[in-house]
Amino acid sequence: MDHDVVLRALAHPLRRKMLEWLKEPERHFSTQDHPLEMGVCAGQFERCGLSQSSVSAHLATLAGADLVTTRRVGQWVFYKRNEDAIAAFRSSLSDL
Amino acid sequence: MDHDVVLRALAHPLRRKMLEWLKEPERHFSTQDHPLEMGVCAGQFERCGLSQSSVSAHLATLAGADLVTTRRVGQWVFYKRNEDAIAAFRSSLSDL
DNA sequence: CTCTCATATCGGACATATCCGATATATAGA
DNA sequence: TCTATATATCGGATATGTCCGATATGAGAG
Repeated sequence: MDHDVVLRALAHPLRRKMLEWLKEPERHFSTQDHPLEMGVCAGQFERCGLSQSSVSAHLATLAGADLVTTRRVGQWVFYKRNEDAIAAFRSSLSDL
Repeated sequence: MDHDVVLRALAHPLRRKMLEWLKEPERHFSTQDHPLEMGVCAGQFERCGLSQSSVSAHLATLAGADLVTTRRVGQWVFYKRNEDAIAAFRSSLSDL
């Protein structure tokens, strides 16, 4: 777990929002026509108003920090929070 | 407490190092000729190899995020960890 | 007031981050 | 194959971050 990468990933309000949305997919992504158990597909995040390419880059940053996991199913890529990594990061902040 | 400001402040390895050093002043700043109870004076941080102006800017970033407190005594400015703010930030990460 | 020392701020160079539209890649289906 | 859809990557514009040396500010000593 690379502290620097994680903290830089969190140092952007939208990326934190994305993580927050992923805590309650049924609340924030009810419009998705795939079952939410698979995760939330990338396109769903374009609601934030940014372009598709920007959204993709933000998701890549979160994935690069291991804060989310990705799973490709067909033409879609589904994102889920990586609760283990998030918990590990949180506990690593004990010695901040 | 502004999450964004705090996370951006932490998103630099040197600033995290500075906070870490301040956890054990007697261990890392034994060369200081002022009593460490007052805090660690800014000049002590130039050991990191950066210029005086860069060090000052990093300390200002930490202070701006309320992660450290400052206290001017004479010509010196002493820095201490703001344990309350740090704890508040840590606990706020519960809902990350 | 002047000199000195500690710290802060300024201006500019350079690196990184953020955003977009355009294009590439991957997969599915006709 | 050819086409359509979802996502990723590229190239470029602009913003922010980081660093430095130079200069300004603040405070004590003479």
